[in-house]
Amino acid sequence: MSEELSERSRLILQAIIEDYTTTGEPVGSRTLSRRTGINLSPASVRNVMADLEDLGYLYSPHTSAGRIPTDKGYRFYVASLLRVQQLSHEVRDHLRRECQVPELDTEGLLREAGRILSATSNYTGLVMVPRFTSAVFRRIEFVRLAEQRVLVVFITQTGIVQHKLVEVGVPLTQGELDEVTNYLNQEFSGLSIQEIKSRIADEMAQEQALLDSLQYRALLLSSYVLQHDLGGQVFVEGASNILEQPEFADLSTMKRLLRTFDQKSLLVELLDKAQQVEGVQILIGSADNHSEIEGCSLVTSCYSSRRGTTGILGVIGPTRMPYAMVIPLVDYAASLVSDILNSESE
Amino acid sequence: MSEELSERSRLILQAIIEDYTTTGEPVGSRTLSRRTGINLSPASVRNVMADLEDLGYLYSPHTSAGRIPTDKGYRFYVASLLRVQQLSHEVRDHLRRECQVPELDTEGLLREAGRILSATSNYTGLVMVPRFTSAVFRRIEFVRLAEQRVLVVFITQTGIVQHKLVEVGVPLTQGELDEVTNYLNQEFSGLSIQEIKSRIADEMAQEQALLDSLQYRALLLSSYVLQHDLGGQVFVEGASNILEQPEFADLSTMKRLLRTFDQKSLLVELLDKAQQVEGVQILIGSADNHSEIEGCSLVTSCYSSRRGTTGILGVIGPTRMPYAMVIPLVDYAASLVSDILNSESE
DNA sequence: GTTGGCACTCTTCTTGGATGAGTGCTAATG
DNA sequence: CATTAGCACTCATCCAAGAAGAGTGCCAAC
Repeated sequence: MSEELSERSRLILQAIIEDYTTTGEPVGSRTLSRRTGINLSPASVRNVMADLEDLGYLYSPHTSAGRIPTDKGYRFYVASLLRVQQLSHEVRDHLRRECQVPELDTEGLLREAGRILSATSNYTGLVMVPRFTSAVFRRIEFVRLAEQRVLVVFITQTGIVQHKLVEVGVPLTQGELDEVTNYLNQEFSGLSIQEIKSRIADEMAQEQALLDSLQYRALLLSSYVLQHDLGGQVFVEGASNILEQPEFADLSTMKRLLRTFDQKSLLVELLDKAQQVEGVQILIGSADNHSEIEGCSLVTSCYSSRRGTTGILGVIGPTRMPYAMVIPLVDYAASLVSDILNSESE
Repeated sequence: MSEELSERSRLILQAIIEDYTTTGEPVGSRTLSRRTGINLSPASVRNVMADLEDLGYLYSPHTSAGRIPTDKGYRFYVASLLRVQQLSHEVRDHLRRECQVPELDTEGLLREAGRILSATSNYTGLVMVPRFTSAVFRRIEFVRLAEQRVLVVFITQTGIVQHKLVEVGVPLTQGELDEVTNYLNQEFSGLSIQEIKSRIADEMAQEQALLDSLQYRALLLSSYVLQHDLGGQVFVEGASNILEQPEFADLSTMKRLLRTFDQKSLLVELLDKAQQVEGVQILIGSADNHSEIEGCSLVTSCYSSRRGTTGILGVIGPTRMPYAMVIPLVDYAASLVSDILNSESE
């Protein structure tokens, strides 16, 4: 099967996808042949369409309907046919202004970015908080809640605050915890979590002699805290937008999607996978067997601070999506967030 | 208009509501007269139903359909007819076990409570984080992110962590911030936010002479932080559950509801209002002109820690709701959360 | 006061035909 | 040999009309 498409086939595939993207209706040969840029009779168009269908780029929902692009068709389109538009300066400025609210802390910024993605695209915005393994440590704080329960508050260089409850084996006073706090902040501030982990392992080996020492306790506590990967929450903004999509009009599809948004675990999985790629990443259809998001596509891009902390944000919507608009939007949003993260913390 | 209903009317209204609650279909006179407990012919039942309709407790969607309770009907039912069931011991134990995960911090506990409410009721769970005005202060922390940007982390006695970015007028070093931190923690720990606010006002008046002193700076910063009411976020769990409700089957209703859940501001308003009442509070229909949640009811109850911090949790679902089940569920969930909050912190 | 009977209303479901969009195939055309 | 006009065929969609069924309101009888 030669995957080399003739110039004409490419032209027609592109036309079909662009038409379908705007109308949402199956595209017929008649409509296409009327289109400027294609000077062929409906019959000729039909021939090409039949070929494209054989190759798996198109399908028709039933005999007397037009053609609809398949996931494969979309993938080919995005990879080879799509011309990404530039975001206009007005839009860029507008987005920038919306993000640069000085009162917004990092979490607020990420949420806001999600809202903007959702509002601008009319789809659903997704933002994943950076995983802590990729983060740089700024400050830690231990607060004693009950005799053996300690609240650990953890702040990264980019200003993300996470907390966690720890059940400690020994009763500890707040005074002791304060000492631990000071020790850790002096010792580790500015290091990446990775570095800290290995430092802890080293030092614990050394300190083993003085099992009761402050340091040893501090190390024990922090190694305990760090063994669980914090971060990785996902903000879903504008979930209700997907209800506007005609392709999701039927109830069971809608339920499936919203349930997926509610649970978030699948989203985390997908985003984690997408995060391994640089630049804008486009996942079309349920490439693997993620039947939950059948009919959906995911356009994502990583954002990062200078120090290597990276998270990911993007848009999820129907596969029939104006990629030419959405891709630069996501791209710009990611760079915007990166910029602001870098300018905020020093 | 005599609002005193005869025994028979009450019986029939109750029967209609209970029937309608389980089936979701308009209830006809035939169905009712067959019901055990009502030994009347359909014709007699019809007479009573006509009376109840005149009084505004029922209405019929069209001539040849049965009757459906109005909001007023439901309110009367809940106020005068409803017998609340007890939650079985198994359910109670089950819920308690789900909440008592030792690793769960306070925020996690609240989220989990929402999830449980949603999963058990099959509606949507709502939990509002206690407003800080009702909270007791445990600890504050200032972290310098950039020259004039300070991240304030705020921890309440119940273990709720909130943070906020503050733009300070003067450049401050982390060392200075640490001093401020220590001062505030020593000075204010254990006081309620209300008390702190008035203390700050007092002390600032005294310190005014030494505008540059550490204390003055600390007070200035903290008064700035406290002027915005933190807390009050709402967790919405199981939003997709409302899609299962046949009364919300039509698309526009669904959109309206999910959009309301997305925005949350209306929910905050409603919950804030409900929080002023003790015990289980039941809001049926859009009592006021909240058309966004038309057809919905809200069953809420406050939870609180011993120290007076109070938040609110509950369930939102269609007005056609088995109140006899939902009310004790919400009630128990609130007391469960209160218990755990009290047992966790000392 | 209660009940059976009955005419009436209104929704819902089904059926069947008309319409129209779009296809695939074939034969004619440049 | 690619292109195109023509044509038979297939389906989905729409609409109207009729049948079925549920439930009501009212009246007269018990």
